Amino acid sequence: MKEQKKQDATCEEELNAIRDSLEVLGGKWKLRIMRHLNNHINETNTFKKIQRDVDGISAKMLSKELQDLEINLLVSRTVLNTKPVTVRYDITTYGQSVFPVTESLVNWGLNHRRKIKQRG
Amino acid sequence: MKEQKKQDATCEEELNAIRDSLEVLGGKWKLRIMRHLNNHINETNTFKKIQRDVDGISAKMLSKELQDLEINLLVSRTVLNTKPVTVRYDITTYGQSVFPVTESLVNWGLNHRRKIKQRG
DNA sequence: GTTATCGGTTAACTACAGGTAACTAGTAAC
DNA sequence: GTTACTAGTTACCTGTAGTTAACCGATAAC
Repeated sequence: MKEQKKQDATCEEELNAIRDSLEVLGGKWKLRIMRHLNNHINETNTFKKIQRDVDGISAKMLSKELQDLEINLLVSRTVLNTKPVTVRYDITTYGQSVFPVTESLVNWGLNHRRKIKQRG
Repeated sequence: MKEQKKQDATCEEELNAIRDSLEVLGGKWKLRIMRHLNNHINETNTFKKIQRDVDGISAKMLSKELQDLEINLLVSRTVLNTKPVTVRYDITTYGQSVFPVTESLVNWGLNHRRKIKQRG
């Protein structure tokens, strides 16, 4: 019974950790934005440029998602001294640490699709 | 430009694969159910027993989630010849393949929580 | 016949993610 | 003064994930 409780406790902690991860990786846009920033890392990714490049995203969602990503230290925001003012967004080194995690999701997802297509 | 298109194409495939994975790992209950089945693999996990053990889940959600998991070959369903009828659910060997993936989510989430607490 | 168990289903509701469109403020070109 | 560009914000709407509670048919104990 004690072992049971301990197991459930770590289980709960692990589920919390997964919830934390999915807060970043989940949702429709966060990973798309991060991948785009990572694929265009040497460019000046302004708000408008990202909005043009990330297909279908609205200004509202882009604004909200970039704020979330910045709060989580995954993306940095730099106001540039231009006229009109432009803002540059960059993926952080820490932000790049999500990609090994997404890779395991990609691999499992690809394999799962094959598995299901074979109907088992 | 061609390289760009190719890159975006694989990017889209990978995002689809992630979406597929998150269809299984996401949501409030699927992972809890799978972990419970895995932690009690030698027991007869009937519908009611799972509902009692997985804290807070309703019959409706449990029924729906178990159906989803069965369709995805992650859980097997066996009707037992008892009176009244009981149904036994087991995690499949294939179902156990999600745990390495969740482990990387757990590790990233735990590290992220530490990182954010330090305020960066 | 009443109560209890099993494995669910159904209907009505709520909360939140995300979409759409209009709008803001500041600056510059015409 | 009008138009256009920047980076957003605001209000309204919709679709879906999840909750709650009542209900179903089958079987058995009392």
